[in-house]
Amino acid sequence: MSLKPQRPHSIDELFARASELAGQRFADLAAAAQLPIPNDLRRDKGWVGMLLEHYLGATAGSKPTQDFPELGIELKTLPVDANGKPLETTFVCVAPLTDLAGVNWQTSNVRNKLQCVLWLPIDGRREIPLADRVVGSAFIWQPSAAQESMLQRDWEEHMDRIALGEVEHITARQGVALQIRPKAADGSALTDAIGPDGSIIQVRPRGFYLKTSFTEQIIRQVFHAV
DNA sequence: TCCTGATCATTA
DNA sequence: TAATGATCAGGA
Repeated sequence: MSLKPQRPHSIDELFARASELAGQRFADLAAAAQLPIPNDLRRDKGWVGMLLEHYLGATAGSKPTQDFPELGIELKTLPVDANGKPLETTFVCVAPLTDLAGVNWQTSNVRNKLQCVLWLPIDGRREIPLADRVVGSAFIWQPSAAQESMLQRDWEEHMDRIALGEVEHITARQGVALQIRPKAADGSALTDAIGPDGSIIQVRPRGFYLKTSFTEQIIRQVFHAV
């Protein structure tokens, strides 16, 4: 384990480094990084993701790009239960609500981020103290043709509604693999969106999320069991 | 019990 | 405000 992580220069190097994390306790990783470990994640929801990003040398910051642009790879932690089933949906990116002219699936942020993902399953069981939870086995995934068309269908359906000014009628129930839900600091956060009559309205910002049923299929496909 | 809608921390 | 990292928690 490197105490002073550097940016990986190849996918192999990144994958090897991620694989070394398997079985390691969050307490040990936090100690080596000299980071305080919270009692739970209620006030530190992104703590595990940030910790592992640190170890793998991902670029800090809030740019809407892949975590490793030069490798074309996005890093995602995936909290799972004792059976390896995902416990949470997976945030992908913010959903554009205005200026949709020329926006299409091929150039979308969703497709870009999901083209190649380094998944890092993590123990997400709340009944286990955070310090005692461990990292799982990393794997690299690229959507199959079937998975991508599923994502594309969902994405186009969501974007059609947004373009038609129906953003406020979008529910998390819509979409087979990809859903849209609020994504904000709190209820006071507002952003521009297209209204029913085509004018600009203020709404809660939205994000694209992968449903747990979809990430569960990915896990099954890789580990051949659940 | 599960899942949707709400929320938390941080940086720029 | 908007982007990143996500999980919480109560109602269906």
